[in-house]
Amino acid sequence: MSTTPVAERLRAAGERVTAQRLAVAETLAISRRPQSAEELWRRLRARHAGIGRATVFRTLEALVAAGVARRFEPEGHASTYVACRAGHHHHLVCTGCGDVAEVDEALIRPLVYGMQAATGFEIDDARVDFYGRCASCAAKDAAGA
Amino acid sequence: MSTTPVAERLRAAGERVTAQRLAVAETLAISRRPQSAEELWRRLRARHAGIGRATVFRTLEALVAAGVARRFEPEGHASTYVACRAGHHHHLVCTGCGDVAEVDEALIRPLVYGMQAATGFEIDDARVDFYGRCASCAAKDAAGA
DNA sequence: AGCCTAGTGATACTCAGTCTCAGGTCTAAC
DNA sequence: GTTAGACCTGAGACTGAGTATCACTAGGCT
Repeated sequence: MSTTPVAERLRAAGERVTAQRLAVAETLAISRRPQSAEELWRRLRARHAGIGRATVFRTLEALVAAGVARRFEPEGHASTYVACRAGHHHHLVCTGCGDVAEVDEALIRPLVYGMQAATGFEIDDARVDFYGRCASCAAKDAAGA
Repeated sequence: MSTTPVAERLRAAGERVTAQRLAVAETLAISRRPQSAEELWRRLRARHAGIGRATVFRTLEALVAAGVARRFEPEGHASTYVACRAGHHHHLVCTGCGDVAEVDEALIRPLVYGMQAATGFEIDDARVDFYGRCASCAAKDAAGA
């Protein structure tokens, strides 16, 4: 029985731990950049010869459910995925280098409370994603311009 | 030359004003609920017999570009669209009745500034969408439960 | 009115994501 | 350790949203 952190988080979420799921999670974790399912599948086949395309899609679903990965829905493109720490949080995506920074839920919470008070909505879920240039890409832009 | 508000906003955005575009915008505006392109197309054909499917997709793109409509990317489903007031803002979607409330950009701005200060990112775009139950659906839930 | 560009309709196409099903594997119970 | 069964996997067919192409049409400027 595997005891990697990913394995534990899958088990905690009531998901089975399989070689394929660990491989997908590992491949996802190696790159900090969001990747599409198709992209991941191609990279996975190099090391896990027989892995199926449908398996990658299903596995990503399971990883998202277990909180191990997070899905992005870029406009007009396929969904992309990034590895996640445990805990609910949001993301800052650099449009330059593709790097992803995590934003703690605590920063968002006051906004959610304010919104609930202002509108009478009971908010269950917030999708708060920011897009911009990270400090180093912004510096490069400034130097280049 | 048409002088409806939608026509003016299209012209201001450098987009041509056509009967099809006005029809799509009007059909979108009638319902406050987000609708998929496919859904809109089926509704449009009732009144604008010959309108093409591709035209509806292209038109929605143009309306989004002109700020007349806004696109949502619900997880695992087709993009949906809602009519928008002028100006940049965010949305609160009721998962019960599908109603959409607009959230003013001004409410979000302090969060964006705080985030920029905390992370060094230069934030260009924020996608802030909240999902929950509107006041009346929440009341119904409470009564039913 | 006439020209040119952009938009339109029809349809074929692409491609992300899902479904199905036979076979394999994880997990819990014994 | 063995076993049973639920769940996972791989392969490939399928679905359906969205795009590309192309001949034709219509908006908008002169």
